[in-house]
Amino acid sequence: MSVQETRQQILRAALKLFSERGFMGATTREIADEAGVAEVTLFRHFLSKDYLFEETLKGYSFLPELQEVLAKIQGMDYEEGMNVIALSFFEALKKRRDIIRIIQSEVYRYPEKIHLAYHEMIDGLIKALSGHLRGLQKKGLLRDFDPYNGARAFMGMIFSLFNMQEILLRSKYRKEDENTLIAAFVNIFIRGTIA
Amino acid sequence: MSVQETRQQILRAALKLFSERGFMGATTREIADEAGVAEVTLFRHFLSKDYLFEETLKGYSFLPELQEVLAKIQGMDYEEGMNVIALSFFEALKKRRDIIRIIQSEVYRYPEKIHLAYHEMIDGLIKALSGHLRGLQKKGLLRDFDPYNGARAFMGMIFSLFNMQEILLRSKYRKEDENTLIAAFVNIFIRGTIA
DNA sequence: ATGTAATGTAAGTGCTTACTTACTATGTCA
DNA sequence: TGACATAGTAAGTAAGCACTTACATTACAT
Repeated sequence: MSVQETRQQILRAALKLFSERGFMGATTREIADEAGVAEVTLFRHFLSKDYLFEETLKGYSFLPELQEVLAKIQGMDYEEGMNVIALSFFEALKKRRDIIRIIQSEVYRYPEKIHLAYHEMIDGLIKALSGHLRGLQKKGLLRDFDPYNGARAFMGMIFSLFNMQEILLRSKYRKEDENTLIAAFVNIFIRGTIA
Repeated sequence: MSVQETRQQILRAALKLFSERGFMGATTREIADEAGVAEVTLFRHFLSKDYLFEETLKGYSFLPELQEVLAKIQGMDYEEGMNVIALSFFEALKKRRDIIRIIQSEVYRYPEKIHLAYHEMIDGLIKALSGHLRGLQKKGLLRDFDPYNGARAFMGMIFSLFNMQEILLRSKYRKEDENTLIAAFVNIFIRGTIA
């Protein structure tokens, strides 16, 4: 196993355990075990538990999915496009569940670093969605409203669903409910913003 | 200071420190100091730190505000009523910021207890708002949609705003923005659901 | 005034845990 | 083969922290 692989193993284990037990609740011993390395190896790769935590926060932007989705919705009508965006956003959130859980749980620990990680994830999305809505407005498809506020409303509905299902109540729900809810959200938003 | 007062002091201090530093980050020593009592007094009132935590979670339902608001919006038109509901909900969330922060941070600790506290806060609200929307539907004021989904959409937008501003980025925003956003959310929702 | 319930002071116990040190083992490349 | 980088084993250190114990103090009710 190369140095980089070992490092990644440790980061993966840290992500998992920090998310399951919180920063203080996860011991360096457990993280090392989970990663399949000796505890001392962890400390050879990362100066301290704090430093390991900071490294764990890096590199979770939504950019890959974002670009993919923006391409995909070209040529779709408004409702269809927003549906795709909603579902992709929801899936992207799920994929990053562990890191989001950590962000929400440990805000008080390193406010700046956490804020950074948060903005890194979200800002681009809001901007992109606002831009998309603004474009549709210019085409006369949407009524007059602030696209930034619209984007916040749209993402807020979906984020709350994610937060309730995946962060607070892991598992106590059915997939069908989830899709029904998202469809309903999109429907309300469409009707609320169409020209 | 009576026994009950001392107990309340400790609970208040615990709420504050658990929310600021997390369950494990807050020491019983600090909580006692914050409450202005000796550490041993804390343990005379609460068997253990765990037990203190559980007690801290109790009694934060939204019922008082809920009843107040339901009375207040009688006779208002749809948009006006929803505006009042949105603002009240947002204020109610802010008022419970500490406990909500704890709930979000410590879900993994006592899933059942946390879920209980969560449902105690939210379920009544969803039910009440659904009921309100259903009533308006029956009067023919709103189009046909599932009021439960509508309630989730509405509360989701506002909760996300709260979550972003008060939990993640405490303070880095202006009150005007907040009101503008809420008004925009309500507006989109109104137009998306009206007959 | 005195007994009782609540609190404080002070010291300590035992466990956990981040992090270290010293030495050994293994694999890779010259 | 041997030098070097990387990882493992094992033992330990020092600090923090929940919780306890023993005893002194205060306040209030009868």
